[in-house]
Amino acid sequence: MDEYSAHHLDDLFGAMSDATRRAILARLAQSDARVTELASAFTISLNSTSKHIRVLERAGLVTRSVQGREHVLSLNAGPMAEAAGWLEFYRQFWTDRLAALEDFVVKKRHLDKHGSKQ
Amino acid sequence: MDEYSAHHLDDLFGAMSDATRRAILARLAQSDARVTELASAFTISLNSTSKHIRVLERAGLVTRSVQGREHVLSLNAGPMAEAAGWLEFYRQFWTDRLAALEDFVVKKRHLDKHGSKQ
DNA sequence: CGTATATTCACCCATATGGATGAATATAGT
DNA sequence: ACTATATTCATCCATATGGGTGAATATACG
Repeated sequence: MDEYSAHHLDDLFGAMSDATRRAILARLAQSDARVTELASAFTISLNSTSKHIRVLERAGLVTRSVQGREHVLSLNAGPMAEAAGWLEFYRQFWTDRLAALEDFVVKKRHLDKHGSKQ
Repeated sequence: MDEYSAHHLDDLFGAMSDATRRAILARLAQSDARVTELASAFTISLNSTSKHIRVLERAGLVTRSVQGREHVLSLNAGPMAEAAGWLEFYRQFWTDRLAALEDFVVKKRHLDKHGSKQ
């Protein structure tokens, strides 16, 4: 079952468990950006942004290219494939559940039409 | 972009960011289990297990059915669909990256065959 | 009714997190 | 050299986390 490094998945899911960091990832999906650009976009301090970026780097989701005094951040979605792969195992469970729900709805509609009144 | 509740995704990704909790989910994918059964399977105390379960419940990944003095836990993978959906947006980025890597490998192989020595 | 079992509650502890501020470092521009 | 800009480092604070232990609660069993 655990073909992925547990520690890596810890960092990966942990990095994605914060709304600010998910917003940073969404922003970087549009284009690379500097730390200041990210900070101004999310109304949190520059230092907080810097910390979030470090968390994202540790998870491997963001890479940094230092160009002079500017640090350019890039999205690196690669590791997300591991998270998606881990989730994939469970897809059968939620699709089964949806299928069961659909059955229920169909059956209920049938009863509403042809079943006993109230 | 954020069609999912940010708070929900926080809890969801947060719940999946711990190896013990992922192991609990994997165990519950096989069959329902009681708290004690889960605790004995993972060599952590009953109370730690109880806490992990609460985290999983808060994320909606586990449901509890109290039967007498026993609490039977069940996997509820439904919310994972949201996490998977969130990740889906980024699939293009990691597949693009894999495609780029493949291009590079092919190009390199070509150079190794026909390019200048050294 | 008394006792064993299943689980949670109330704490305690060490560490991590998210946020802030002020100082330090590094680079660009003049 | 001086100054402005970009970013991190060092702290501090409140809160959360993961782990533990011992007591409390609830239910089953004899």
